[in-house]
Amino acid sequence: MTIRDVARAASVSVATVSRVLNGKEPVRDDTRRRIRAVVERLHYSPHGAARSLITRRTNTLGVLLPDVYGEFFSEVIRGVDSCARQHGYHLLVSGSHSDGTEIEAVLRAARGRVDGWIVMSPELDTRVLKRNLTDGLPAVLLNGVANGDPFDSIRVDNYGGAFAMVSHLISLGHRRIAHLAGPVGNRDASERLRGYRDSMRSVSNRSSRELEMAGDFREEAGLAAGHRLLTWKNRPTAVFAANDAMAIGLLAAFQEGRLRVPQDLAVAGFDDIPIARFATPPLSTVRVPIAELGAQATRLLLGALAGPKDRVRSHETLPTTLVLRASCGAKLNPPTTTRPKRFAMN
Amino acid sequence: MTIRDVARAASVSVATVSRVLNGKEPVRDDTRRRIRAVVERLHYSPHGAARSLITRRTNTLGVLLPDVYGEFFSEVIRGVDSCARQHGYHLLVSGSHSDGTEIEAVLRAARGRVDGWIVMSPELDTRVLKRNLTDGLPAVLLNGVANGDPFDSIRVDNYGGAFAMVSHLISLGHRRIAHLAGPVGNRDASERLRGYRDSMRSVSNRSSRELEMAGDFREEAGLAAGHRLLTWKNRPTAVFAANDAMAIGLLAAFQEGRLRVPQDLAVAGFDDIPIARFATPPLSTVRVPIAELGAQATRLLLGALAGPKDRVRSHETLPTTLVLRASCGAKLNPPTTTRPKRFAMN
DNA sequence: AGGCTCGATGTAAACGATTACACAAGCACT
DNA sequence: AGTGCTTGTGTAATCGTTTACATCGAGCCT
Repeated sequence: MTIRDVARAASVSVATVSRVLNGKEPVRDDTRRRIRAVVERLHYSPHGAARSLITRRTNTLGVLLPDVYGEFFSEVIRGVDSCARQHGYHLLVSGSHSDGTEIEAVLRAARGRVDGWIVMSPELDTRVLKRNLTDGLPAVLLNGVANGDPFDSIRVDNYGGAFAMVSHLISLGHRRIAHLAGPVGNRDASERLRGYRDSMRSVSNRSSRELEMAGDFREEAGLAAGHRLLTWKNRPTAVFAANDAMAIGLLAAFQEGRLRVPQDLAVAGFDDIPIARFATPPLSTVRVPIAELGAQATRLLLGALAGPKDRVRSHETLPTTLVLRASCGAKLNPPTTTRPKRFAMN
Repeated sequence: MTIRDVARAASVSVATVSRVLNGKEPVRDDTRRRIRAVVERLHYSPHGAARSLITRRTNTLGVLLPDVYGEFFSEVIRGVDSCARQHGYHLLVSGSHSDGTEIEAVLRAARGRVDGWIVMSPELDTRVLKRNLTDGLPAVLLNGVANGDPFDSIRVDNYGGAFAMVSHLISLGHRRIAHLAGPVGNRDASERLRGYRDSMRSVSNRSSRELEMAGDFREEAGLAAGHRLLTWKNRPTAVFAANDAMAIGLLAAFQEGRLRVPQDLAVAGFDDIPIARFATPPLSTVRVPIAELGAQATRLLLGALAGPKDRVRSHETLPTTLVLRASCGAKLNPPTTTRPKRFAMN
């Protein structure tokens, strides 16, 4: 079932069929209708690979994730997916990579299969990325690259959000505030850590290092950290986790340990994943527009595909919003949005 | 940068380069090494579309989801992704469809882009599916099709799991057990409902219909149902939600309403999404091997791709496991696995 | 030596679309 | 009538691979 079969059935040439399929002028109205009818009758649909080969476009975007785990990533994919489909693009998704070599393999194997990449890999070196981007494919980086790099990028105001949350805890009277950090080497995590430190420093000269705990963004890390916290002699009055998954792990540990949240210990997270408001108690957190992050990255990439090759790279930073629920013990104020210093939205 | 460039640089013909690239005999060892070196030096990687066009294989599997929302779907994708990559396949993911027409469009637009489909669309009519599967592409259905259909399928023992959970609640002494149902028309949901009803009937002749509440698998539905429950004059002593997301919504509502779980009201869910064990209190639920479900579907599809076209369809049903945590108030027993009557694993 | 087989390599025809270019017919204008 | 322009359609080259088939030595057997 090829375009040739359609042409024969409609008694025209393949060129005319192709023109109709792609909505191109000039074709007489009745010819157009006749061909449309045949296409419908034969259930014909053009062969993607053949089309890509000649047009050098695949209408597919590649999405590279460190792992597909937890609500954060599914939200990102959701944002990317809906925006991509709106513009007639497919999605080639690749997650759960064991190591860097595998990522390289995936990037290269996709030559002739994608028009561009959305890359979310906080640990990925940009040189590795550039080296494996065949044919100068455009790429948009999600959270994790410096401005000097030759890629569009979009990120979240991690620093501002963390700073605002810790400052809020301080304004509630907390002074011993622990931080459950994300994985070392992860840029989001280190920015959040920086926000925590700066906010702590603003109220006391003493180093807060002994209040920092190691984590890895997973619930288990929160649970483990919570258990450790229960044994501390001089317990903090609040814990700020670098993401919601770990905060939820903390809540589970404190529940086990019969510690009341927020009365005995306040808890706050980061991301505002959909489940956060259903935690017990509902989790105070820093809202990241996760799906919007994915959608915006997609828009950026589509722009890069449409525009000239040498246009300037854009680096956007999305604002975060403080979301106060019961877990931090605040009176429930209207949410306040923090904006990064240099912020440009479209 | 084509195979021709490589051939020229290595002073051989394109045929030989192709043979080396695909590991085919016969090629002399030194020629092979020489070509490998050139490929490496030029950073060459074959063009996917060109390759697909001639080989009629894309090395890509399509994944069709009703929506990419929540942990359930991200887990499914995780299972599919890891299994697919292990076998050298890419993934074309498509979720969040507004209506049936859009699904049809996606299926047809993917001609020449995928070798087969993994379809998870409990509402999708199989005739629609068959009509849009061009070139007789194989498809594996996840949860949602009768055995007569001309597709491989894999599902979960929804009925057995629900029956076991409700029976367990009954064994704990509960008699008024409410059920928060999933969306009408969803096959998983209706099987779970059936399990609930049959188990209830086993202990009393009275209809349990007045204890059934409408839901849609989302957290919000659980929250709303929980609020409604708080106002009932003759409150049930336990609630069995058709999935974990809604159960978590219930927990949030009861927390707000100062109802203690499980003392005042026991709660149980279905799925055992990763976050379930971190709920407060940890959620008793029916474990579904979600990632395994995706992986198994992938294996089935890969088998269909390898085997002859007319082989018999396989219909697998994965067992579920009762997972007892604090939310249902049981003594924490070792988990017991329920198997469907006719169960064939591999 | 001649004929055979076998292993290594090259040549060229696919695959199924798009599109530059050629062509034909119709029309207006000189 | 001849010229030029517009409109609709067809022919054939092209994209970058794979692979059937042809070719060409070298080694072996008789």
